[in-house]
Order: sequence, then C-alpha cells, then structure tokens
Amino acid sequence: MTRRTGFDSVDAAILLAMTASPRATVLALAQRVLLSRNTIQARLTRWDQDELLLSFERRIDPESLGYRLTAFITASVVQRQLDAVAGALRDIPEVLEVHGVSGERDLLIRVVGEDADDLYRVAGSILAIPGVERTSTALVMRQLVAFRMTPLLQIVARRKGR
Amino acid sequence: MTRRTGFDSVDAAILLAMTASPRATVLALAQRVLLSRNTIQARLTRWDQDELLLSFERRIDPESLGYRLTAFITASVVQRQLDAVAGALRDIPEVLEVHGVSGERDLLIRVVGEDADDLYRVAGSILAIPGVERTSTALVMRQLVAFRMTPLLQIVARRKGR
DNA sequence: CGTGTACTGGTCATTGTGCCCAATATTCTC
DNA sequence: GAGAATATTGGGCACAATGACCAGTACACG
Repeated sequence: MTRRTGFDSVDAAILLAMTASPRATVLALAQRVLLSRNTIQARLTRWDQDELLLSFERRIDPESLGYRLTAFITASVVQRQLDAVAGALRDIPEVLEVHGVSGERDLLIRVVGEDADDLYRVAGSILAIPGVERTSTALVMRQLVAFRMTPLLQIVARRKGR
Repeated sequence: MTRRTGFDSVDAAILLAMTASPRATVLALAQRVLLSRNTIQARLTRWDQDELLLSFERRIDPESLGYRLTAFITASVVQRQLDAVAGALRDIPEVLEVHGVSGERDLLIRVVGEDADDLYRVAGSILAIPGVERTSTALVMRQLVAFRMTPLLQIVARRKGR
C-alpha cells in the first residue's frame, strides 16, 4: 500500500495543474486533469502520507522578508570537522541551504543578507567557523532562470507508464 | 491599498504556522496565531494579489520525479552572448535554476539528472551552447542543510514593527 | 485468465470559504 | 496631539468544498 515510490505520470499532471493555480480546489483540479474527484483526493492524501512534497518554506521569497541579497559561498573545510561545520552553519539564520559537493570546494552554501554590509557580516561569520579553511563568495546579480520544475513535470506527465 | 511591501511580522507569524502545517485551514491558522479569522483571510488575499509567494513548483522534489542526482555547474560565458546563453539554458528541462553571479564564473546553474550518465549528457549539452566557454561541475553528494526559511521567519516575526 | 489495484460516480454530514457588515483599535500624517 | 486612514475584530450568511464512505467497473500484472 505504502508505495514509497515517487510521482507517476498522473501525479505529474496534477502537480502541473497545481503549479498553474495553487489555490485551486480539489474539484477544480479534477476537471482540469480530467480525472474524478476521488482520484485526485486519493493522490493528495497519499502525497502527504508519504511526505512527497517539500516544505512550504520553499515558497517564501527572502526578498519579501527584507533580505534583498543572495550569494553562494563555496568553502573548503577540514574533512574531519565537516559535521561540526555543518552544525555551525545551521545555527546561522541567513544560511538557507548547504550542499556537500564534489570538486575543489567541499561546501556550497546559499546565504542571504539585508544589504551588502549584512552579507559581508554573514560571510565573515562563516569564515570564522573552526574547520573552514577558505571561502569564496559569488553574489547573485541576476536571476536568469527562476527555479522551475514544469519542464520536468511535463516530461514525466507525458510518459504513460508507471 | 496595494502595499507592494513585503511581509511584516504578522505575515511571518502566519507563514511560520503554515510551514508547520501546510494543510491547515484558515480557521486553524487563526487560532494558532491568535488572530481573527478575518485578519488571516485578509492577509492571504493580499498575498496572492501581490503575488508574494513563490511558485508552487518549489515544493516538488526532483528526486520524487526520478531525478536522483543534482549538480551545480558554474560556467564562463562570452559576455555579449549572455542572454542567448540564458535562453538556451531555459530550453534544457533539466536546468532548474540559473543565476548570474559575480566572481570568476558568470553563471551558476542548478541541474538534475536521472543518473550519472544522464547528468553527464546534460552537462555536455550545456557546454555545447555557443557562448559558453568553460564549465565545471560540482556534484551534490549530501544535503547538509535542507532549504529552510524558518530561522529568518522567526526573526521577522519577533520584530514588532512594520 | 484470475486477482488485486486504481478509478469512477454517487451520496452524506460537516466544515471551511468568501463575502458582507458595523464597531473598535491602531497607526500614520500633518 | 488631533484627525484621518487603515487594520483588526466578531458576527452572520449562502454556498462550495471536504473527507469519508460505498459498490461497480476498468485495468494491469503475473
């Protein structure tokens, strides 16, 4: 019963509809996707049983909260202290996301700041974490492509199986 | 009327409640935040009038769609062709997000792939875009801190003004 | 070819929604 | 600090949506 599988093509179709109009009711979605209300309901229920959707926080724009600047900071860390560093990063509110990556640098950190000074302060407090060896900051100057999932959803929605 | 301003402390409180339970009804939110139902309703209405919330797509996990690998690709581009490159990137479904950044590299590109081969293919098609000079790929091996907004929300919720 | 799963169309009571109102706080502006 | 503009409140209303059922049917898989 607990499929534990991800989204199938039907899910993708529903997700597309929801992306188009997030406030839509279940009924509205049903006729948009040409499925019965019950089916939609069942899917939705499964989604939050299996926790397939990511946190709502993702829909909150830092800019609307007054954090106008975003930057990506790459950092090299002493491998032994990786977890400690991760913990310290978690304690910095302006750190929104941290990835452990392959390549020259070990961490890719997404941070925000209210303004240039603020961002500078945040960058400083990251560099101050014991175990962090080098950092370099790349300021986001322009959003060329805003986060999107639609193209992939369409692909998944099209492929009939699964 | 159209405040066009971002979120204030009350909004932040509501957003926190919504983050805690995204499926909560307006009534439930109201008593959680200790405000009247009408106030919540008014805020919500304003949010989607002013389009303060980011797209629902953000809540969809690529992994649940079968795209198990994520990578960040940095790229240098011929400045003149920046817009053309951005356009070409937009045509690649696996490209989820593109930022124009300061620093050595010009672009920071978030991509996904079904597996290593797929990711390699995607990286290749980016490198093939005219105007792209160099790229380097950083594979995401671990999520140290998953995207979050709660710490900032709490800060904004606390500060009484605005 | 049989069995289990998913989808359907239907009904039901309950709850939430969107909208209205007038009264009262609160905040802002001059 | 007076006055005006704006937010919040509590109340009420008709309507729509929800979640929960159910039995019948289509479908896919082994």
